[in-house]
Amino acid sequence: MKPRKPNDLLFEQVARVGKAVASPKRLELLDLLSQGEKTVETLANDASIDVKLASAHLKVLKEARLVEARREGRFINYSLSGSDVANLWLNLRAVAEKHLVELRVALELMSSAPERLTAESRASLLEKARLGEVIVIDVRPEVEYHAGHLPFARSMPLSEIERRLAELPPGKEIVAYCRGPFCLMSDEAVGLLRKKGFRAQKITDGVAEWAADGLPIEA
Amino acid sequence: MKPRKPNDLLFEQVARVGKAVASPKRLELLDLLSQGEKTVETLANDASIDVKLASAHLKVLKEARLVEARREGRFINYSLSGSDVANLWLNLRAVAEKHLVELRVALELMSSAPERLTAESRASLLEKARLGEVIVIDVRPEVEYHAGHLPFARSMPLSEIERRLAELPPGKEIVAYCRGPFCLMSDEAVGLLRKKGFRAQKITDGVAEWAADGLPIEA
DNA sequence: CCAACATTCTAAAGATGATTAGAATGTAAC
DNA sequence: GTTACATTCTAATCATCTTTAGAATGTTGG
Repeated sequence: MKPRKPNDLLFEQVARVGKAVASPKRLELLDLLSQGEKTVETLANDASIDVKLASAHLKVLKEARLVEARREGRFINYSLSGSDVANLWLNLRAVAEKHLVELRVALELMSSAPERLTAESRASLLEKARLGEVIVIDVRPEVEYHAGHLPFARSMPLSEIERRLAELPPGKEIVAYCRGPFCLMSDEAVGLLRKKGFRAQKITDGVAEWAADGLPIEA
Repeated sequence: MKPRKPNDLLFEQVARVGKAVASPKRLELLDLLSQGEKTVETLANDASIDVKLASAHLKVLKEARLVEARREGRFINYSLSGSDVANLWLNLRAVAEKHLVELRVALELMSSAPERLTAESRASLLEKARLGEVIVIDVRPEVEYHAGHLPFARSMPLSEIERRLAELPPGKEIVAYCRGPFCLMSDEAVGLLRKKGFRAQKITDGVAEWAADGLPIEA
């Protein structure tokens, strides 16, 4: 029952990576891990799954060498094995988005602001942020902000926005971002800010999309 | 039993693509299809599997929208849905090769000439081929050559080399290529040519690797 | 050393995937 | 229309993956 063709072995090895990305839960874990390293419990909470199940999926990802485990006291921190893994996730997502109508439809239904940034608009946003013409806020949990964030962005986690509205200059355009196009936190933030009378917008980029475009990430 | 988290839907759609690339046989089919469109029978032969099984795998790939079927008389021709699909395959392979030692070991055991081309050496090979300093031969079946080949390459299918040795200038360096790093035809060609007294070398690039680097493909 | 806790391992259930053989479909050539 | 042929569909079997619960592991802080 061993493979007969000599190069069967090779395809089997690549299929290890393929199998690792064949589960929606594991893709969600990869998406979360591209925000920075996280413990099993954090990952389980963020993905709304049982810790045991998260652990099992992480084991599969670890066996495919897509993630690495690092013990820190009682906790184990998982992280992506490299930026190429984050890019593989982006690549997979891009292919799915290009060819699967269902995904595009679901994305449009889900997000209030479906506009994506092109390379130029990324650069121009960066420039406007640098000049202070817009306020860029990172609405992810603060740990993720500290693991890496867009240049000139300030941390304003979704759960704290209502308490911290005073920090935002009233007239200025506010641009919110979160974990990427599959994350809804920036939509919620924009909805909340607009209700409070701010001019707010979202971008679908997260740090992974930003970095994959060659733009800088601050830590 | 419906998905509770709103973005579960999104990850599930991307996982459709993930599942499609989770099988070694399907990866081999994608590799073959990145050489150009092929019929089910050709694919089955090239991958050394039963036609019915090839058809079943192609169905999965088609449902994930990675390949397209085009009827032509009694035959059905399958092709990749786009160059992004070929690039996804290259991306997956690159991630596997970077992180899985087993794959690197298997590749080294398998190939006599494990050297890969960097961007510069690709350009310099192109230049040498243009100047006629080296003879580049495409040892794949002729149909694949006609579907697209490296610039300045001439078709010399592995099965015909022995009969057509007279076409090759004796003193000159010969560079053979085939379907890519997982294909052994260029290794065989080099072994054969050297035995006949030629100076022969292989490159691991195929047309997909060449094109992904932004270099031109002739058809 | 003991208790608390994060994580993994084991075992078992159901769900899904791979593979094969035989029947069915649809097109082309006569 | 009938025949030949490439491909797909159906059904059945076996293997693998997913998920859950309970037991086990390993580390920290007393």
